[in-house]
Amino acid sequence: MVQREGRAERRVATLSDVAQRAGVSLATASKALNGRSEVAPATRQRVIAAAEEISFTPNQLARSLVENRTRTVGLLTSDLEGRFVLPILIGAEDAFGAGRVDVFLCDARGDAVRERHHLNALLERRVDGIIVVGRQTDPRPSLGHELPVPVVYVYAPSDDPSDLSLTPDNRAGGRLSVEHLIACGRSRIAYISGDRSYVAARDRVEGALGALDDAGLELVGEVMYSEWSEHWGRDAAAMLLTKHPEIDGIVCGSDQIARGAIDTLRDLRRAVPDDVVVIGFDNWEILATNSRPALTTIDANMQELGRTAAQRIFEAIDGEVTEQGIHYQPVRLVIRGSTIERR
Amino acid sequence: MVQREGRAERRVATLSDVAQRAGVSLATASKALNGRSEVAPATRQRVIAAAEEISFTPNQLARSLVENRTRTVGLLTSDLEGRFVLPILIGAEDAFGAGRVDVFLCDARGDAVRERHHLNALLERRVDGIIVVGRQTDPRPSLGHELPVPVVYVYAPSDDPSDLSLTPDNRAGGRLSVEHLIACGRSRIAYISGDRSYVAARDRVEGALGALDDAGLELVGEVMYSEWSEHWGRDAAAMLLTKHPEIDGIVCGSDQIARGAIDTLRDLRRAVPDDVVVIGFDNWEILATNSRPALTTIDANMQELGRTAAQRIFEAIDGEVTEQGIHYQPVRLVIRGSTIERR
DNA sequence: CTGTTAGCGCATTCAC
DNA sequence: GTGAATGCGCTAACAG
Repeated sequence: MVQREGRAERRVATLSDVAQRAGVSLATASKALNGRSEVAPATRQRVIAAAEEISFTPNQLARSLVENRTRTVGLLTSDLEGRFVLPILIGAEDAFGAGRVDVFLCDARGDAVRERHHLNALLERRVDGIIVVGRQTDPRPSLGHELPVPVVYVYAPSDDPSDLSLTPDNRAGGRLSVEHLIACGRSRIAYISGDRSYVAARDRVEGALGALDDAGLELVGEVMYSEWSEHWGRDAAAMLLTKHPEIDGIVCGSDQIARGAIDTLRDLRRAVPDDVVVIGFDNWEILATNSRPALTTIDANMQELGRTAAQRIFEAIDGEVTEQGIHYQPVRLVIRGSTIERR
Repeated sequence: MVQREGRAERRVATLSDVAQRAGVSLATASKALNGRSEVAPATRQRVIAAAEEISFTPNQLARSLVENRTRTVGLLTSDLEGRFVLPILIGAEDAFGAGRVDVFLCDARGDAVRERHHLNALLERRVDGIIVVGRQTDPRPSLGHELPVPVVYVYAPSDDPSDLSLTPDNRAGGRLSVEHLIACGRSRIAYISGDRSYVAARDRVEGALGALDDAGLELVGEVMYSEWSEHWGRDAAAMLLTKHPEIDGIVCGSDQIARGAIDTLRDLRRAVPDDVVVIGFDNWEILATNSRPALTTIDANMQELGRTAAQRIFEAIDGEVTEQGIHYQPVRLVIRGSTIERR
């Protein structure tokens, strides 16, 4: 920073500088540095040395301009908290290869105007593809098909079936939860869900009820819907245990709810997992690992989602036929102390 | 995506296309679209219309190449969780103006090699500036002064005093905590800190002890150091109350610790805030708002930090004299139910 | 193997 | 007011 005073920037080295210094032509310098084969080893060495001496940093802008690709993708999100977007970003970076591809992260903050703005900015910067990340699994408006770059929707699927969307398989998650509780020897299972207006809430419930049905079991009481909060988890668990003291397992729609439920069980002196087992959803580490006992939960594999999204973007860039529709990605059971006694 | 099959991309409109369609020269089209004054109003209208008709999207790459600035900044982080980096990103976007400037987010994952990689990628993409975000307030290695762009370090300051660093004023935060407890009428105050190896832990303690001293009070017991976890908060609180049942206020080094402490107080049937008040640090919403009662805490104003960082980057770009050293930014007390009875 | 030439899309002189 | 020409830094034909 120090040397930038008064706009008197020292001009940054250019490929011509390298060529001149190595005593070759611009084209040769380019080939040498880009590892093209049509260059004599000795020449290449000279060029590389020259480049290093003046710490040449290739200008990707110029390169992108002529190659007509930027090795850059846009991540357009409305997930303020970053609970989903960050694992997805990491997965995408992984798939792209760190440093080879960079990611523009734009937060639309749930505002359609701002989203339009950012989308435009991304297009002006000629990103090679766009990953759209929502914060719920409810369908979101498509960006449309007029875009000159491939788009993949992650977590929140597009409402247009001809777009490609990747979203966690909440039904399978719900099913997995119940199957795990049954495997733990439970049969009097209740369900505390979140906000019924969320597709995620309903899907998870659906999966759970299906698994119960398959096992010839019935849910204890009704599915309890309200909000995605610890408070609701506490209140719901209290109501539940008053009305159905016989329950031995609680499936929760989220980790927050599960934490609340565990809290209440503790207050009521019901042992977890001996007396009642509890399972959450999301594997939100900060919540799941700090509860007493730690929370068994379902992980949506967001990082994997990001990786897959990146691959799909790549395929589309490379001109492969692009897939369509909503793809439900596998989720994963993470077992902790709330369903199995640790030793 | 649909129309991209087989690499047969419909060529995206260029400025020449616009010019041709409007029946003017390329130069005139450029001037018209960029709001330069040397253009007849009627001509400008025609050009703008033409641009819209073919949905012209200016190529920022080309523009950046000639203007020698990209309106892009890099955000280089090692904060996996995004607890700090996201508010900072939002603040920066705010200051830059959404869409005008875009942000490359790179996650080095605490790995120096990967950081070097990403740094290089950012420089090749000719970002106008770089914001480096660490995940602790301990000093981190400087990126050096050889960089052709301004750099601002946020949260984790640079170990080089001639760099510009912005970090929250943890001392002031510690002081604020104690002053608030005293204002709540407490005088038998204990301190549960986190990991002593963190500068943040020590700074917060220092501020707290200073405030106690100024008030003529003494800490009850010793400052308790261990780890930044809810478990430690629970354990420490239990020890504390056994040894010093008279305490009426607990200052915690983080919200996690505070939640643990509140948990224990609840188990021990000590009322919060009536009997004992508790204050945390970080204002980590998910933790602070879901505890019973909700947590009074210190907010480090990360968003504000991001905004300031962006401004400093701007100033440096515009050639203003760049500041140096570590700047401690004000923090903010957020009062909730753990120190004051809600009605 | 190496060098010359021609753009990539745009902003900017400087004539007209 | 407008347009022809120049160049930003680089890659990709081509010709030697």
